[in-house]
Amino acid sequence: MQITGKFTTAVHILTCIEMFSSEMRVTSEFLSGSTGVNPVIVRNVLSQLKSAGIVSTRRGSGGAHLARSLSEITLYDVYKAVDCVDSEEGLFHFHENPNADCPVGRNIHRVMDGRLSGAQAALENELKKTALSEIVEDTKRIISEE
Amino acid sequence: MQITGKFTTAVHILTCIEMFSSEMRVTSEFLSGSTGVNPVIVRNVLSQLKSAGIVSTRRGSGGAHLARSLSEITLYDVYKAVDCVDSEEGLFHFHENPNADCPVGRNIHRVMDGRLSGAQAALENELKKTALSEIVEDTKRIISEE
DNA sequence: TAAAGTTGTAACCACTCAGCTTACAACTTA
DNA sequence: TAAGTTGTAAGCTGAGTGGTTACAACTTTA
Repeated sequence: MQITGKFTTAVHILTCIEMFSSEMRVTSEFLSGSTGVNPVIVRNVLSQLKSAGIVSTRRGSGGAHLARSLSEITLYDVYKAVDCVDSEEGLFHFHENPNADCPVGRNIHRVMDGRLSGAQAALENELKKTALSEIVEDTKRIISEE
Repeated sequence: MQITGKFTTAVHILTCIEMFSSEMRVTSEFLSGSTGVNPVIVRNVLSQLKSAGIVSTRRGSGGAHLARSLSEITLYDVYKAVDCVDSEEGLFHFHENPNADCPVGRNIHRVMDGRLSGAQAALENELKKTALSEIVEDTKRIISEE
């Protein structure tokens, strides 16, 4: 089980937009080249980021731009934007047919629920701690040291 | 994306073993009845729990028993036992072909890695906080209040 | 106005994985 | 020996992920 690659791809894309969009047109084709991901997938990710108000894109003219500063975008915002985890279902899967005639079967779901939601929240809170501006800074530092 | 139902099923199973194994033989057939999960799946889960030293089972005689006290088993132990997340790969999927000719492409993986591992660790640490004995206590309390 | 380049999106395909099911050997107990 | 149980292999189905082709909608430039 893994969280969809669209998430790390989205972070990669946003980093590229920040680094390159002032100098050149950052198209889905260009982003495909950097990420190694199919351009249609890139466009789908961009579309989700656009719906979340993170980037802006335009038909025809092309080139993605940030809709707000990377310091105002956290890893969690990206995680939510690309729908890593279904909000209805949650991170942990419960089997749907426990036996209501069994005292354990009809109650265990409820007992586990709070704790598993807490674990999911711990994951998500950790993602909230990192702004994408930090990712870009780290990336720039590593590049300058190469 | 969801963490496999085998995890919540395993917790369900262990709760049943604790509650019923003193009075009756808790077979895969019985556990299938309570969880609603196919008996072969139950046996597979039991087999993984056995490998992790959490339960003991025997051919022929049948009936699963706890190999150690539930107060010594956390949700994390179960999560590891049923292999929810591949230890090699980690929780977050990275696309495998970033472009090494792009300064972002060849470094972004490394930049994200520490933070994403941290988020995964936050999830897992939260699971370590709950012993299965607490799950059983809560379940018993709810049953007594029904 | 026409041509070229780009995004948005639908449709289909391939691959993987989870869970279900059947089947049967190995084992224990009565 | 017979009945019941676990361990496990093999094959199936359905869902989900990502890749690909295709094309309409749109913008810009010649």
